[in-house]
Amino acid sequence: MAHIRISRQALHRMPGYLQVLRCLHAAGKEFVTATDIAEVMHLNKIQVRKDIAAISRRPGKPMVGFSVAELLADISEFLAYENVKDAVLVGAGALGGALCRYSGFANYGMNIVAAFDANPQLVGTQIGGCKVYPMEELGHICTRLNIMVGVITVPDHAAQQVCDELCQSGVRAIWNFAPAHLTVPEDVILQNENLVVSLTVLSKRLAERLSNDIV
Amino acid sequence: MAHIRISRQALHRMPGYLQVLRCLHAAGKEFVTATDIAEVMHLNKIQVRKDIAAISRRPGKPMVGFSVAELLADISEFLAYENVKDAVLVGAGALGGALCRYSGFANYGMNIVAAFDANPQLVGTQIGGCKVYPMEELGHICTRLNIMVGVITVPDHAAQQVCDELCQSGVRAIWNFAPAHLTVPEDVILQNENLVVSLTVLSKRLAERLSNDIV
DNA sequence: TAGATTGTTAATCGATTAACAATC
DNA sequence: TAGATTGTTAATCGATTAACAATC
Repeated sequence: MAHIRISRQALHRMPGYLQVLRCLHAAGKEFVTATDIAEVMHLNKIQVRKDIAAISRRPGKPMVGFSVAELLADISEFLAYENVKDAVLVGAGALGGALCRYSGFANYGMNIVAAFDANPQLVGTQIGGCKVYPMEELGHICTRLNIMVGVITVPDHAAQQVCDELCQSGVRAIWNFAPAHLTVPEDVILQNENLVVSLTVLSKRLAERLSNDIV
Repeated sequence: MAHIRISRQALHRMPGYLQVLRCLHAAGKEFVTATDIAEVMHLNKIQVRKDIAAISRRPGKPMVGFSVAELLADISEFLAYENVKDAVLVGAGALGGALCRYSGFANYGMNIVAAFDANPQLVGTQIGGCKVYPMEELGHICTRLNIMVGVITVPDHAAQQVCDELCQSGVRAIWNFAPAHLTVPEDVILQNENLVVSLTVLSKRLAERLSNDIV
């Protein structure tokens, strides 16, 4: 399959396609058209067609569509979820705890194997499948387990320091939930997840809608 | 201020500007240039200049930049966080619980006032500032409190039904954390928050990076 | 066959980046 | 003054949508 290039936005749509295909597969559907998928996901059908064309290895059949099972396999292979990477999480608070408890990430290429926290009360406890370790052990555990991914769920004022420690411990990618603008070395991938951005968009759209109602 | 039109992507950057400006303000900085902000956020400086020009009410001064306090006020006003809306949350599991416990959303226009869950063991408990109610009370509580926003943190198979119930209860916007493609009436805003999308992007970027290492 | 559906090329749309005159 | 910075217009880039021949 080598290196297929798709747009950033197309990549963002892929997990959605996968989810729809899994539903159809579970429901016993054998074939699906781009139009069907577009309807379920509220997308433009030409866009779906083009996205699928970019990553599918076997062409669809006119009048029939795509084999659900084959398309499922093609997208899965493209997204390479099979190579599950072990990850550590720093900050075992409410959000961090929820992520530790959620086992579903393993289906998407990530497995949280240990948590760290500065709070001595949390150290030694078990959250979901993760034991909570003191911060001092971060470096040696990451090195020993050859950890590739670090998840940051600490308050924003502590985020950069935690980030630095993770990078020094050999982590190659960081999933950051703190609303802070982190700086990482060139060879480390930084993926920000900011709930506030999403909430802001919602809030703004709602405000516009409500002000239109009055008029 | 009326209706300023900015691009979808520019809106996504706004909470970041706000966060940086709050930091600078707390640090006692009086003025800031677009270039400064761009550096902290790892953005193009022309882009920052244009974004600011779109929403700021007072022009910046050449050679000086913008007043931190004034720019802060302009962005806050644009994002209209002041009109905090009460929200309910359905699904008081690990993620739902974390959202209930997080009080910071009030700074971003939303306040979760009640939680609902189908699990009788959770009903009656208190999570963060929220009491957990049985699903049967959803309609009458939403109506009574004139709730505008519903947060969905239930498993995906239950999401559409919960969504329907929220819409019937008069909610005008839905913040959906379930990895499902919901259908809402035309007059309801749907904002999806899908952690799996973010994780997929991270996983894909990391996989590419690692395969390059080998070569 | 007729017509829905595919894959692909061309046209449109939107967002980013570059260029530059105006300003302090 | 000289030069950094602003606001804005023009050029580039990328993504979406439209158009259409090929197919079953």
